[in-house]
Amino acid sequence: MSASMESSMFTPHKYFLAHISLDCVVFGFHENQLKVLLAKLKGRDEWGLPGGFVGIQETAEYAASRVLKERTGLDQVFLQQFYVFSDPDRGEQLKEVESLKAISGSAIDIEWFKQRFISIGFYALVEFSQVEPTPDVISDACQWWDLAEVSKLMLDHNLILQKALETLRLQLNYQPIGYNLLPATFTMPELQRLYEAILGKQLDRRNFHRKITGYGILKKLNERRTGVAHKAPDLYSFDLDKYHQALKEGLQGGW
Amino acid sequence: MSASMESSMFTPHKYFLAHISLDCVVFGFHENQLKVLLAKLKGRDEWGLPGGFVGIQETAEYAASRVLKERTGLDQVFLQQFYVFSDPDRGEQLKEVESLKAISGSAIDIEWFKQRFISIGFYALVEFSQVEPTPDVISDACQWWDLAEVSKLMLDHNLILQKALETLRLQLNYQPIGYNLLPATFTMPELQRLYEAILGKQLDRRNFHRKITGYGILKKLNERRTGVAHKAPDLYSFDLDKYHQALKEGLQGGW
DNA sequence: CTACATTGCGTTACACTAACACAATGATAC
DNA sequence: GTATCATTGTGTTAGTGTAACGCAATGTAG
Repeated sequence: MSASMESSMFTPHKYFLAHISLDCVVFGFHENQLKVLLAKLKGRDEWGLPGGFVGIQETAEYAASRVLKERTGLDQVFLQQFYVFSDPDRGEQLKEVESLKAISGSAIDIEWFKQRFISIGFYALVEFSQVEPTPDVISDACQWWDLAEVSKLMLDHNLILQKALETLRLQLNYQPIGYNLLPATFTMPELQRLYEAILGKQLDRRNFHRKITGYGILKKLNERRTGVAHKAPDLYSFDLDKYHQALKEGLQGGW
Repeated sequence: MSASMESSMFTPHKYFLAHISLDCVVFGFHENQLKVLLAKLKGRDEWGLPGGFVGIQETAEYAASRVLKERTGLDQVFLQQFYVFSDPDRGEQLKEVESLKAISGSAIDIEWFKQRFISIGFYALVEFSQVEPTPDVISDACQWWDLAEVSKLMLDHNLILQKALETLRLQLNYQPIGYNLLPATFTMPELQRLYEAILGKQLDRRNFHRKITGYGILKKLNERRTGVAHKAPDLYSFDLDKYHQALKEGLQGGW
């Protein structure tokens, strides 16, 4: 829903494939917490995942990256589809006339939202500090939420979020998850907190250090993080070549 | 495409969601080889995956199980969606008028096949001996293929098959793959051949035995397989409770 | 009844994991 | 300036799991 489309009545059926939508679970990491980007639809109390539709000549992946560009300002976002949500009743709430009134002023074809949608779930990993959360024309808010503080979301979005998190855990040894969630340089404790947040359990500091350095995917920089309390920790960055090489076979061993 | 719909001109758009299709990669295991079920469309030389469309009140999963019931005769098939294929050009071949002529006699609305489809990929695990491969109204053959002997398939079906196989490998420790591909009772060498076929590499016989029994998911029966050459191997069956219990955490350790 | 490929069980060296110890560091409090 | 103290970097050890191999038992084929 780019700016050029807002000038006249917007007719989604001319631009998007019917029945197909996508929802993005955008993960960030900040202050040792996993965050997720949520938006609030106009006229509704519940929050929901940023979503959109697939253009008639787009791949689903391209559509998702387009949506994320609009919501985050980011261009090259790490994206993975993880599940298709196709319960025929998953859109019931949305069809209620009441809940659509608020967006009718947006010059959006309400009929479009009444059809049945099968939604492709994507998860995205972004560097928290690079994101500028931006609402779209049918939302009046868009912001980060602490994963632990997310309550009832619209439609089946809690389910989608849960499934995304499960996928993230399972793919931790197969996808460059650390690389995409952390800034270019980071400390060992920060990397460990990220792993702990994703896995939902504590890890032994010393064993974590040995194991992660054993993969040979990190470069230790000749720098420390100063200005922070206590002993200054070493700074690291990922060795991208070796990281991707190692991920092909999967990082060995469980957490 | 049940029998009742064949009596008059079949109008898919009244029964199925537009733009959405599904393709099933049906795996079987026979004579120590992984097999895949393929169908040949009328009037085309290439083979392809069994597929179908999603009814206007069906989940994608239900639609896939309906398709599989028709192709295999089986009712309760183990099914997992694994990827969505949404390249806007993935259906180009199919739109050629020539390739649609042959099925036009089937009283099927050719226009239906000219639209763009986003396809949901499912993989299915079935017990080879229980399957009765059955062509549908637009196919003139349906049969098992040895995985190694599959050549160029229609559309992007080679890609779908490859992605299914990758998924199968990654999920070997998280899904009841052995249980669904093997008959109720089996020998240790048979189970090992299955693992080897999926992983694409040889495993040490003795270490495999120790590891797989160590999970506690097998029940050793008081029976041996006789009539076959050489020493009679013990028969096993899965302990379903313990199998599912162990899969929740994932079978530990790599192959 | 002998040969032999295959099965079942065992052994050993090595790598990895879990659990814990200890000294070094650097901002903070006084 | 200096003592405090949470935190970091590195090390140790016992236990567990893995890889690579040995050997006797078995059941069909010849």
